[in-house]
This record gives sequence, structure tokens and C-alpha cells, in this order.
Amino acid sequence: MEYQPRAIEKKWKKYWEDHEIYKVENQSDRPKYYVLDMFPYPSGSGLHVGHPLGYIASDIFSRYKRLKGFNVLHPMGYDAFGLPAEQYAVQIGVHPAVSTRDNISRYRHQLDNIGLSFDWSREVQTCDPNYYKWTQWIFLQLFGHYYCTACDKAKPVSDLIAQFESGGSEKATANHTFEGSFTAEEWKNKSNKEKDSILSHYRLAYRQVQYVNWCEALGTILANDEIKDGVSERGGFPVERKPMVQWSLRTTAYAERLLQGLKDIDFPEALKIQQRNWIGKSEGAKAYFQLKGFDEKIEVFTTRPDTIFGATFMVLAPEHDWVDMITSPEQRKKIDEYLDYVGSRSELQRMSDVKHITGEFTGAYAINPLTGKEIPIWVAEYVLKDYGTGAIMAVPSDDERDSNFAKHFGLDIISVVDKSDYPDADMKDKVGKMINSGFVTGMEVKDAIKAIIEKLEADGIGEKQINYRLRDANFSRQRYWGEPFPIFFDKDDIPVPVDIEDLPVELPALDDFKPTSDGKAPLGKLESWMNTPQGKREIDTMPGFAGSSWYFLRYMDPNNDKAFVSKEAVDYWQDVDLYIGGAEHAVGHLLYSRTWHKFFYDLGLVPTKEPFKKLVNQGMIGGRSNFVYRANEKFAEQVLEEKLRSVSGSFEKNKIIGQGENAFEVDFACDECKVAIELKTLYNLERYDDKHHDQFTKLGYTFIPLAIEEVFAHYHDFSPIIEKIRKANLGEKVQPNVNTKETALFVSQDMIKDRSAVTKLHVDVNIVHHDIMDTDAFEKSRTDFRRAVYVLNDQGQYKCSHAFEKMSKSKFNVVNPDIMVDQYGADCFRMYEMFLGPIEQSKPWNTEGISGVQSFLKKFYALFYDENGLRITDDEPTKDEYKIVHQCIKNINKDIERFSFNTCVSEFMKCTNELRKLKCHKKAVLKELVVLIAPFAPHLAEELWHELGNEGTVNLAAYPQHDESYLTESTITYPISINGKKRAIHDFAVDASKEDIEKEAMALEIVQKWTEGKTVRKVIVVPKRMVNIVVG
RNA sequence: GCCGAAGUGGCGGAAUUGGUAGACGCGCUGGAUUCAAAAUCCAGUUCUUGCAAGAGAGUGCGGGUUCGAUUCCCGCCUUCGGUACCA
Repeated sequence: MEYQPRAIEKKWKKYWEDHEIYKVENQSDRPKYYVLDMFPYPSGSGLHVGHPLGYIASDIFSRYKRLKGFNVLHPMGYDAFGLPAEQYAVQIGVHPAVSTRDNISRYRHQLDNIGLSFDWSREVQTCDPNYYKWTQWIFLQLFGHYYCTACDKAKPVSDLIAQFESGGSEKATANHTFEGSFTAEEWKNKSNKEKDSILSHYRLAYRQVQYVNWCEALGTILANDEIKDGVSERGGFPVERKPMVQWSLRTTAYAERLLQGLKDIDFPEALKIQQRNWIGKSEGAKAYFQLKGFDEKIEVFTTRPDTIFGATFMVLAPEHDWVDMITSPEQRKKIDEYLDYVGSRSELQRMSDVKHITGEFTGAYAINPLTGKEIPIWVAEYVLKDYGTGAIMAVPSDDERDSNFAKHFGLDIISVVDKSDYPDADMKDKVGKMINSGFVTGMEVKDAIKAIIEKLEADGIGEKQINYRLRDANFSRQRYWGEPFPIFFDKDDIPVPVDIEDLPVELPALDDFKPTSDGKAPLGKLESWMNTPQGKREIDTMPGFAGSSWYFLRYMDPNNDKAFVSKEAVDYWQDVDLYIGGAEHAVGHLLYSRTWHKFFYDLGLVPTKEPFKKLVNQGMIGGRSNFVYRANEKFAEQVLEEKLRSVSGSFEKNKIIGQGENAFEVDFACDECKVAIELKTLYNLERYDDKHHDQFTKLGYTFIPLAIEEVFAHYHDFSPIIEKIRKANLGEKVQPNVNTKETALFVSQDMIKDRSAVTKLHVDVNIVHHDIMDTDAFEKSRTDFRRAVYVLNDQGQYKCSHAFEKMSKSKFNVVNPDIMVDQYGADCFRMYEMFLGPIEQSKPWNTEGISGVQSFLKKFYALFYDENGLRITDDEPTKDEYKIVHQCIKNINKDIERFSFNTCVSEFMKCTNELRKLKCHKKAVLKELVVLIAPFAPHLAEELWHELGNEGTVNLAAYPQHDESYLTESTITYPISINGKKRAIHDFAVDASKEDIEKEAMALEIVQKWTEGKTVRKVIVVPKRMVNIVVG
């Protein structure tokens, strides 16, 4: 009987669905295991074969864990809010809700097709009000909490207010950005507006001015990736930085815990390093520099307090608040000009243009607190407002940028660190002996850092400080398709939370998704929605990461309308045991989720400190593009030239005819027969009129307008064109053949003689097999090439070239999993995806290779069936047969555990090939293989499981255990090397002693041959491994 | 520039702790079956050399450690990914 995946897979899909095989309960006597895939955004173009790589891997692992006796949670849902749907709406006019729903149903169909074991009863969609109700609820929790630095956790803002009321700002132990202080008494006397303003510097969700990329021409705000080279990607319009009051999340409060938490989780080291760099912890000191002629002191942050004696100038960020105040009248004009210049530069330009050093002197001076010397204060774009204090003490001797700056503007440089003891150290290394540095001269850098900080602290002009590169997350988007904020603004513009009972704040219907004329979010157009008796609603919406930062918790309890997740559910499932997804989320999604989870932990809502125990990154699958070569004008010329030569030798190319002012060049002309040929596209020839003809007539030439298309159309039989020339020669007026319109000539890759005469074009890989193009399908697929003519190779085939590129629609190299499943079956597709290579590596897709997996499945099936039906026997397996199967069980087990799915597939192939050779159809061994292969090829396994007479589903069978006793051998094959080079192999008894092996090996003929006439210096015997004989 | 990952046959890749390099598959070559094709089956397939037996070379390049290195160390080259005036 033939293996028919389509029938088998259809049958069991239905069975699983009918019996709700994948439905999971929040309780079990089995231990729990939670396998999660990264939340997909349902894009309009659907899945290609690169997407399911991670889903198949997680599915295999889920099924494996289930067979191993775990209660496995394996859910799926959609990150359904997002920009693409909104852009699509603006362009095409389809409501985002509609396109998102369509995309989701397409995704669902594609996912189902692959036979993934998701518990769909737990599906969540971030755009569903029942879901975003809780996203809004979480936002209100963030709004209602602050970060207590004394207890190192989030606490209610009411606690903070109590502290203010009893002891003023001094008493509060909190992570905040408030500058200034107040007493309890002062607090009580402040207005509500003032209180709100102060509290916003403490809340975990707060409003502050942030800069957005405003594009006046497009009337919209752009994301960073919508800007290329400082201008908008669409249209190339200028982009300016526009200040806007926006919601932020105080993620920086969690910086240290996010950093420390990395120690406890099993993430790839590369990913941890990325997160560490993003958090960017640096230890140093802050110090105050007195401004000359002002009461104020400027605060700077430095990681090198030891070099303070070398600080010869100071640099402020152009956006620093005090630039205006300290600028001297003489420098005013120059500074203003400089600030204008900086304002004209996008953030991207400022960052990418490192070589170009710019800056301006403010005319003001600061006093170096330790040297007492006056140092000039400059403004320069290399200092960033958002990092540290937006001001630096510049030490040109020990910082590369400061050094470049000082050299460029001729500022003082004082050497303060002698690195002569460390010849390999560069400027950045914190080593060396201090020189020219007052009381720390002679100290090692390490000690000097300590001594200077002590001195700064003693004098009250600075202190030790830890700084993080991490910035607070911007939480506002001026978009429509996102979660509305559950916030009103009262008459004083104080944000007031919507009552919990009134959640969710549903996203109102809208039919025009462009921003308002002044750049406010689209919801600002809905006056009736925006203006309520409680106040004005917030019209911004939340960003994509709002819904995706907690979705894994919702899967535990997706339909709960009393809580975002119940305590029982989260106590049962705890956290995600295995998370599989792309490395592109290394810092964004993974850092936000971790932050939110820690916040939930602080509130006692989850029992774990980290959401994801183990994470595996999946690599990308690249596309294998195919190319065809379309002949161009040059090709047509070459063809014509060659063909004309065979007719008459006297045609010349690019011939000048006529004389003096009347002379002009034609493509081909024959003096003898007085024929001139112009070779142009039909499009161009249509523009010729009678005057054109007359030009030739006057000179006594017959004019032939010849279309390039015509040349291509008659490439294989040129006689119509020859005939045409003959007719023209007889005085007949000839016209280009319009019937050849849309004719294109394609040259097989191995027939190309001149690369410049052809144009390389992408061709749909789905109509190319083994690089040979199906020309019929080609003409059907492209209306513009429907009249194609080919130059085929010797085998009569059109051969394409290929290249590996990103899989994308525009490159015609997208392979749809549906087509693969349709042709080969889901089981085959799943195994081939895994067979491609290690899960974490990027690799190219090549459909050709799938036939190997297909024939494996046929062979596997043939172990159970012959043409008459089932051929299983109840015979006792031989020792060899047992060995093959148990070796397979052992290897598969080990490889699944280390996520090496590609070698698992190889292992199945090897085992099948070996059993096939032995003609083994014995139930006792095959029944083990059926369960073993179930995670990989679930449909086939289920079919065979039932054919073997079992009840229920193979999904809940017991996973086979290997028996080591079947694997032990009486002899072991050893390689025998002479001087490390393998010269022979030989079997030795498994329990042979080192001495016996040595003696036996030395006696071998081949060893004798190699050692003859030489001294044996050493014999190395590694039991069960190898023998190496060293001769000399 | 910095950080990270990776360089192995024609191709995807294998080699668990330093111990038979190239498993498994694609492709290719030859053969069987067939009226023929598809499918299937058998054999071969790192390179050089040789009729063969064999010999030599070989995991990006150059060194080193070792009886032995794809694996460990040092230096370099290339590709891919990330990131950026981070004081």
C-alpha cells in the first residue's frame, strides 16, 4: 500500500479536533510544562516557510514532553494591533479591524495545515476588548505605583503621598526624576496641579515631553525605521524633532534587577550580552563644577573620576537647559547659529557622522573643583541630552572623543595617566599611574578613583554614582490601531484614571486614520468620544509592546473576566519553561516583558521573578532566488547583425548615410542594395511618421523600421524578416509587425555569450525545478511575458541561475508552506524544516531537498505495509534489530533534549535504512518507533498507532525507553594510527586490557609494515577509543 | 569602531568531554527495472595522483600546545547579524 499523506492527515486532524486532544486543563497529576512561541503579528502576506521553523520545533518539544508525562501548555494567539494594518487602511481604505481579522484567519488556516498541537481554546488577540481591558488595567496599576528604593519594589502612590505628608520629599525613598525639595507642610499647601506634577516624577507610568519624528509634508509622525538618511522613506520629505507630551514607563527603575535577573535564566549568552549592553550599567561619579559668575553648579557624570585633574574643558549637550543662561553676549550669535545647525540635523545624522567634529564655545567658564582652574564651557552635538546629566567634564588625555575635540579646537591637553607599565593598554583601559594630579599623583588608577570619590564626597561636591544607558520607554503612539489609554484629563489637565468597573475603554469606530492636521492622533477627530463629562480623553494609543508584554500570562487563564490572570492559574503554570523565537526581539520585547513581570511580582500577582526560564533563538530561513535572462536591445542588434551577414555581406552597423548636414546614423545600412534598417522597440517605432521615411527616400534608401520584438519573435526562424527586407528592396513600403507586441526573448543561463546583452530578472521559484524553468507556467504566471521566446540549451531546457537572498515577495522567492503541505504532506514538511540544519542557525531554503525526507517517509511506511496491506509480524526481533531500535531511541532522546532536531531526522533515516536492509517488519521493534516519531510526524504516527491495534491517541502513549543491554558489544572497532595518521582499523574485545590491545596491535601486519625499520617511541591506547603508535 | 555568531565536499549539514573528518540528505555518475518516462532499487561520489593496490593533501589563512586539533590558545582574513558619539 502506498503512503498517502493527504488522506491520513485529514483523517487524524479531524479526530484530534473532535476529541479535543490538545485541550489542556489548569490542573493535573502530571508535572506542568509551558512551551511558548513568540507572539506573531498577522501580516498581510501570510506565512512563508521561514516562519514555522520555530513553531515546528516548539511543537515537537511539546509533543515530546507530553509523551514524557508532562501536562503541557502550548498556546498561540496574535499580536494584532500594529502599524502595518493602519498604513494599509490609510492606503487602501480597509478598516484595520477587517484586514486584521482576515489576516488572522489566513494565519490560522496555515498553522492548522502544519498540524501544530496548539490549544486553540486559549487563543488571545491583543485587539480583542476582553484582552485589552486587562492591558489597560495593567497600565492603571503602573500609573498608580512608584518604585520604592528602600524595599526595592513597586509600591502604591498612596504610600508615597503618606511619606510626603509626614516628612516631605526628604522622607520619600523612591526612584524619581524630581529636582528640588519640599517639607511636609509645603506639600500640604500645594495645589492639586502642583501635586500631580510632582507625583508624575515618581509614577511608573507618567507623562513627560519627548521628541517625535514629525514629518510636515506627510502630516504624520514617523517611526525610526520609516526614516532613511534623515528624510522620510516615503517621498523623501524632511523630518524634524518635535516635542510632545507623551506617556513613559519608568523602566529604568528596574535596570539593576533586569541586569541581575539575567544570571538566573537560561538564555543564549549572545542574547544576554545584548541585554547587558542595552542596560549599559556604568559606575563612576557625579561631580559639581561651579559656574564662574553664576550661583549655579553644573552636574557632570564621569566613569573616570580619577582623571578630573585632566579635565581642561566642559561640554554641554546642545539641548542642555542652561546653554541659553550661560552664553555670553559676545558668543550669543555663534551659539545661536550652532544650535540652529544642530536643530537641522536629524538624530540619525548626528549619530552617523562621527568623523565630522563640531562645537561652539559658550563664553562661559566653570571651575574645576580640584584644580581650581577656570575651564571653558563648550556646546557640542557629541554630548547627548539623555545620557548622564547632558554635560561632561572633558578629559582630552584619556577619552578619544574629547581628545579629537580638543585637537580640533586647540584646547589644552594635560596628561594625567602614565600607561608605560601597560604597553598593551589603550586609552579606554582603566590602568596606569597617576601624574600631574595633585594628591593622587603616583597612585594606580584603581586607587585614584576611590580616593577622588572620597574627596568629592568629603567636600560635598560630588559622590559615587551608577548610571544606566537604558532609557524610560516611550509608551504613547499618535496612532489609531492600538489600545486606548484609560485616562481622562480634568479641567486642570491632571490625568484621572478611568474607573476599573468602566474598563475596557473600547476603541471607537473610525473611518479616516490619518492624523489630525496639527499632528495629533487620529482619535482627536472624534470630538464626541473625546469630550466627556469626566473630562477629555487621552487620544494617543498604546504601543505594540503593551499587549505583547504580558500575553504569556493570559494564556494561563484566557477567559477570566475578574482578573488579568487568576492566582490559581498562575500558581499552577508559574512561568514559561521554554520560549522559542527570533533573535530580533533580544532587547525590545524580551526586556519589556521582563520588566512588566517584575512589576507583577512586586504586586504579588505572579509567583516568579522572571517570566521565561529558557529561551532558544531560531535562525532565519533565507530564500533561494532564481533568475531568468531577458535579451535586451544590444542582444537584438547582435542577432540582426549576424543574420544580415548570412544574407548579404554588405550591411554595416551604425552606418552614417548621406552627406554634410543631411548625414545621419542608422542602425544598419547596405550601400549595395540601398536598404537602411532602424532597430527600435515597437513603442519607439510607433512614433515614426512619413517624414521619417522621406528622409531616407531623399537619399535613395529604402527604410525598414524593424521592431526589437519582431527580431525576438522570429529568432528561431528569421525568414519573415529576410522576406521583409527583400520586399522593401523591391520598393514595397514595410511596417513593423505590431503582432509581436509584448514579445520577450529569454536566454538560458548556459547559453549566454554576452552578459551585457541580457537583463537578469527574478523568476518565481515555484515554477523552477532543479534550476530548470517550466516555460509554460512562466508564460501563464506573467501576463507581460505571455509571448516569450527562448534560447534553450542543448538539452532543450531553460536553465536559471540562482542566489541566496532574504525571502520576500519582491524577489519571487517566497515559498508558501501550504503548497509544501499540499504536495508532500504536513509530516514531510515538518521533518524537512527540521532537517535543514540546527534550529538556531540561519540557512537557505531549497525545496529540492524535501524529496529526501519524502522518500524516507515512504520507506518508513513500507516497514509496516506491502502492496497487500499490513505486513507486521509477531516474531521475536533479533539482537541486531533490537540494537538498531534502541540505539535510535537513545540518540533521539538525547538530541531532542539538546534541541538538535536535524540530527533526529537523520537518526530516523538511518534506523529505517538499517531495518529495511534486514527486512524487519516485527511489531516488537516497530511499535517503539511509532511513538518515537510521533512528535515529528504526528499524523503518520497516529495512523500506524491505530493500525498496530492501539486505542486512544498516540499523543498520550508512553515514550519508549532504551535498554542499554541491547547496545553492549563484545568487541569494539578501534582506529589504529601511526604518528596520528589513521592506517588501519581493528576489532578488540570490549574488556581487553591496555596491554593486550597494545600487544595485539603491534602484531598486526599493517602495523609491522609501518613500523619496520623505525623505533617505536610510544604506544598510546585509550580504551574504547583508539590506538596511536608513535615512531621515529 | 565596538559587540555577537559563523567559515567543513558541487549544496544543506554531521562529528556529545581533544580520539576513525565528511554521518544523514540533495545533486551528480554508472547500472537494474520499463516499449518509454515517472517512480523504485543497487553501486559509486572530499581533492590530487595511480590501471590498481596504494600514496599524498585536506575542516577560511598563519602560528602554537598535544602522541593526536574541525574541537584548546595566539595573530589575521572573510561573511552574516546587532549596535552606536553612552562620558
